Amino acid sequence: MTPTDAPKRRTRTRTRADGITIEEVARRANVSVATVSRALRGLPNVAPSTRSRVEQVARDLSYQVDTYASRLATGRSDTVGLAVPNINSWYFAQVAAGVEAVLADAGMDVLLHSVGDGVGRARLLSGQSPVRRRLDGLILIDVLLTATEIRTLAADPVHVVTIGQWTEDFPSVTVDNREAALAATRHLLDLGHRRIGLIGGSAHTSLPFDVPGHRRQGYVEALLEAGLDYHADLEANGGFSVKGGSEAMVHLMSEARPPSAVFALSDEMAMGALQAAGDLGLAVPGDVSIVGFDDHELARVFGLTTVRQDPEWHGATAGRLLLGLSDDPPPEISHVVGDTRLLVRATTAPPRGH
Amino acid sequence: MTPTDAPKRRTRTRTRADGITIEEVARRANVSVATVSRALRGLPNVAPSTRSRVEQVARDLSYQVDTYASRLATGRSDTVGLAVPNINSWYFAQVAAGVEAVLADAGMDVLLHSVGDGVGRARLLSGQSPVRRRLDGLILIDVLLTATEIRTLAADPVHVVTIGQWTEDFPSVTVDNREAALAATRHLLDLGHRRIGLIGGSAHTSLPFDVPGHRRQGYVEALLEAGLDYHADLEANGGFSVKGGSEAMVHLMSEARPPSAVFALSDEMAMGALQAAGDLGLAVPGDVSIVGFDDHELARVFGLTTVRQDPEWHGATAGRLLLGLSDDPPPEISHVVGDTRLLVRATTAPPRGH
DNA sequence: GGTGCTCCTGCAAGCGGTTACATCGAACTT
DNA sequence: AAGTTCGATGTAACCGCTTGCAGGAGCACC
Repeated sequence: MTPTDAPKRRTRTRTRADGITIEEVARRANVSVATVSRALRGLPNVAPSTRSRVEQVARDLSYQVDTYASRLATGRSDTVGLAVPNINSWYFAQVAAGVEAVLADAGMDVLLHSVGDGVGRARLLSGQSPVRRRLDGLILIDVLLTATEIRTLAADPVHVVTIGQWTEDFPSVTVDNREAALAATRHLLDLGHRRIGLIGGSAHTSLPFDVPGHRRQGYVEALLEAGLDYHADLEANGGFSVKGGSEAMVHLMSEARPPSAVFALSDEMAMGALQAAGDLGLAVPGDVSIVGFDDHELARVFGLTTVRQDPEWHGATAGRLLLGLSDDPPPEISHVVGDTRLLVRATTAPPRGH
Repeated sequence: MTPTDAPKRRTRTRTRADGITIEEVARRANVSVATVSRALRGLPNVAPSTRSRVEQVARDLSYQVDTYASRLATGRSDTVGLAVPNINSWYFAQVAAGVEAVLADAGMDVLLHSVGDGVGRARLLSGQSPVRRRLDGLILIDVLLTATEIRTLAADPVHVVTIGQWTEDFPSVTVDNREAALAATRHLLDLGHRRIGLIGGSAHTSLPFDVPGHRRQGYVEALLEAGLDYHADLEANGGFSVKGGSEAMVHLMSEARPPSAVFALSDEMAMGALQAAGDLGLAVPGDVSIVGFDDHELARVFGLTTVRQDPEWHGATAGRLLLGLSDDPPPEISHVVGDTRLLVRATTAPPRGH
C-alpha cells in the first residue's frame, strides 16, 4: 500500500490515553448521549428501565465523566481553592483538615495554595490568576485582603469565605482575638506581673485588623487597663514559628530589665520561648511565666497556659458556610465567631518575690 | 412588540459570570483566535508585532484562559493529586509543604485528598473515581497500595510517585525505616535496657512492608541481635497520634513488668508517652527512657532522643520526581532514599541501677 | 519574471460533555 | 374518536480552547 492510500486519520497528540466517553456508553446502551447524561446524573424524565440499563453499562465500562468537559459545559467546577500562608504550621494544618473533611464530603475538590511568600499570594489573587477562573469557591485562611483585592474578588463569580479576617463582603469565621488576648494578659496581671513581654508576628504584618494585630491590641488594652504603659522594648517578633519564638525570647530576656512574664501570640512561639528559657537556665514559671495561644496538641504536654480555640472546627465551619453560599436564594453573609477560653496550666505563676 | 417578535435567543443558564473569552481578545486585536492562542502561549510563528499587540489586548482585558476548555482540548491538566492519610499530622503537613512548593513553582495545581478513612481512600483509588480522570499526576504519602491498585494505576495515564511505600512500578521516596529503627533500638540496648517497649501503629496496618511495619521489623531485629525475644505484651498501639501515644504508654507502664525504655514509632506518639510518663509520676529518662522517630520541630524542645528525617525534603523530592516523569524520553523509575540519623538527646539514659 | 522558500495567519474540526427544544407515543379527556 | 397532555428520548448547538492543514505574502535566487 502506497503512502497516499493511508486514510488521513486525524491523529491528535494526546498525552493521556483517552478514557471511555459518554458516546461509547450511549452506543452500548442503545440510547443517545443526552439520555446517558441525564440517566447518570439522576435527572428526572428518564425511564427507570433505561436508567438502570445505562448505569449498568457505565459500570461495566467503568466510565467516568471527564470533569473538564463537564465543567466547560456547565461552568461549575465543584472545586474550591484553599489558601493558607503555609501548610506546615499546626494551626493552618488543623484548619485545612477541617475544610477538607467538609468539602470532600460534599463532593468538592480542594486545591491547595500556599501563599506564604508574596509570589504565591500574587499568583492567587492577581487579576492574572488563571486559578481564579476555575474555582467555584475560595477559602482564605489568614490571608489578608486589601480593599482592592476584596473588590476584585467580590466582582468575581467565585464564592469567598475568610478565616481570621473579617470583611463586610464575605462570610467569615473568626474568634475574638482582642478579647482572648485581653483575658490572657489579665491573667498575668492578676498574678502580679508588671513587666509583660509580647512575642508576636513580624512588625509589618501586624496591622490593627489582622489576627496578630487584634491579639496585640488586647494585650495593650489589658496593660492600659491596669495602669501600665506599653513598652516597645517588651515586644519581639517571633514570626509565628518555634524557632522565631525561641529567638524572640532570648532577645527579650537579655534586655537590661527583662519581663517576668511573656505572652506569645501562638503556642508554637510559646514553645520556642519555653525552649529558650530552658537554654538560658530560667525556670518556668519560677523565673518567667509564659502564656501561649491556640491550645496546640502539645500544649498540654508542656503544661502550657494558653488560650484554647478549635481550628479544625473553624475550617469545617468555613467549609459549611461556603457550601451554603450556593443555596438559592443565597443566605445573608454570616460571620461566625468561634469560642476561645483561657486554659491555665503550669507555665504561669506569680512573679518572684510576690 | 409582540412576544413572537422577540428573537429566540438561546440563553444558557450559566452560574458563573462568563469571563473574557479568547474570541473577544481576537476581535479586539484583529486576529483569529488561533493566533491569539499561539501568541499567548509563546508558540513560534507569530510575528513579534502581532504577539505584542495580542499580549497588550489580553492584558487590557485581563483575559485569563479558561483552564477547563484548555484542558479539554489538550488533555493535559497540570494538576496533581496529593493523597495523605490526614493533613493535620506533623509529618504529612511537612511533606505536603515540600510537595506544594515544588509543584507550585512549576505551575502545577495541587489537589488535596485526605484519605484517612476508607471512604476517602476508595474515592480516590477506585476505578470509579472521577478524580483520577483529571489528574496528570498523583503523589501518595503513606497510602499503601494493594497489588490490584498498583495495576490499575499503572494502566492509567497518570504519573504516580509514592512516598513511604516502595513499589517496582512507581518512583518513590523512602527512608530505610528498618535500619533507622535498628539504630534507635540498638541505642537503647547499648545503654543497657533489656525490656524495651514499642509504641506503634494499629495492628492491622502494620504490614511488614509499610512504614510502621519496617520500623517494627528493625526493632525486632535489634532485639534478636542482642539475644532477646520479642514480647507481644511490650507492644502497644499508639495510632500515630499524641493522644494514642499517651494511652499506649499508660498501658505499657501499668503492666506487671513494665519496660525500662520505650521506642515510639513517631515523635508525636513519643511526646504523648512523655506526657503519660509525667502523669504517672515517672521520670524520663530516670525511670523510663523514650525514643521517638521524625525529629519533629518540637522534639528538641522536649530534649527528645529521636531519629531525624527530613519530610519536607521528601515532599520536594517526590515533586521533582513527578515533574521529571513528563520528560521525553521518560526517565528510569528512580527510588530515592532519604537520610536518617539518630539524635541522642535527653530522654534516654541507662536503666535504673545500671 | 517565474519558482521555491520561509513565515505568518486563518479556517475549521475536534475535545467530551450539557441542555434547550423538537418529536413521538401512550395515556387521558370530554 | 378526536384532541390534549405528558413523560421519555433524540437532535444539535453550544462551552472556550487547541492545532493540523491550507492559503497568502514577502523574498531570494536563477
